Amino acid sequence: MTHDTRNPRIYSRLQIAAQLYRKVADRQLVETAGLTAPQLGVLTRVGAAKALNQTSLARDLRLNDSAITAMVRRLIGMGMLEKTRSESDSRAFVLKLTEQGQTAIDRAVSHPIAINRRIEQEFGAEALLQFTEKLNRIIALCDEESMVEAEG
Amino acid sequence: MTHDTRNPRIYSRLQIAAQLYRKVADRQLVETAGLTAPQLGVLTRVGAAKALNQTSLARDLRLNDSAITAMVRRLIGMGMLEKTRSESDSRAFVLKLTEQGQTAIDRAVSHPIAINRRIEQEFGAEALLQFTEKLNRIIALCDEESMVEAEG
DNA sequence: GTTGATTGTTTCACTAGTGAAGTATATCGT
DNA sequence: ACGATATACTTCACTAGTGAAACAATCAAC
Repeated sequence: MTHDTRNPRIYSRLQIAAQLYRKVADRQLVETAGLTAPQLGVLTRVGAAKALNQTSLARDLRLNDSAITAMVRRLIGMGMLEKTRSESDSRAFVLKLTEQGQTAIDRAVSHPIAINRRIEQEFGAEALLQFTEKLNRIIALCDEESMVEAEG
Repeated sequence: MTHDTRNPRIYSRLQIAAQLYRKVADRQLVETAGLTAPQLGVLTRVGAAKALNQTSLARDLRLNDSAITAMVRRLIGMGMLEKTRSESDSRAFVLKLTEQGQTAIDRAVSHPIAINRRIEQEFGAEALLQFTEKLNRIIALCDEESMVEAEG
């Protein structure tokens, strides 16, 4: 019976964990800050940078340019973000938080989400570190694998 | 500087790892079996069960019913799956693989994907087990958290 | 044996991502 | 100064998921 349950296990567990975590985090974040987790991710990066364009944001978050286009459109629609042409490069935009965007971040920061606290607690600092280390290894392996495909 | 980088780390690393892993797995699977990873997941479950309806499939895969509706529609469109009314319960459908669906699975099984082999190798059996254990813990914590929300 | 709840499925409107193709602006090399 | 190339961004068509609302068939209770 060693035949079937090889790697599907890790792949599918990873997908399920990621999806579920996001679902719960979304619900709790929407409650406290009026934002989903990916949206908060974007706003946080924008808030942390002095002047950010969409391409850098995409690289930061390891997303597609077109994912950013859509995300930014939504966040602007929600009144959380502003977008003005860059003065130094008129292809690019400069992203900035609106006041509403800033207060949403503030709410999220001052109101840490239950699921995060819970995972922190249960894992403990060391295990958490070890775990993210392994996630990073997976990310690195996927990157290598992409390289191989692209070239070889 | 200990303030900001608390849990975002684990959350976002998990999302990135899951997304990337899926992207690479999809590319390799499409190459060898003409299927994406989620599609193979569905076919595999259907193939393993004697008679499966969509609701059970949804529970198996921990997905929404409506996600299954869409998945099944796509797979039927691809000629991989068949759907007939259950004789015992005329609300339900019975899902079955077509020949094409079976051969797609066979190709996937006989052609293990590079990214999976790679992760297996790098991690080793023990670390792999430990890692999926932690994923399971996260899943369990998210489930508990959902319960709390629903009731409390 | 109706009546009411539960179950199986679908539809709809949404978020979030990919990839390919297109447009506009910048930047280089000569 | 020009043409080729690269960069910033958008659009489109797609997969994959959520959640809420609907509908039909089944099941329990009375």
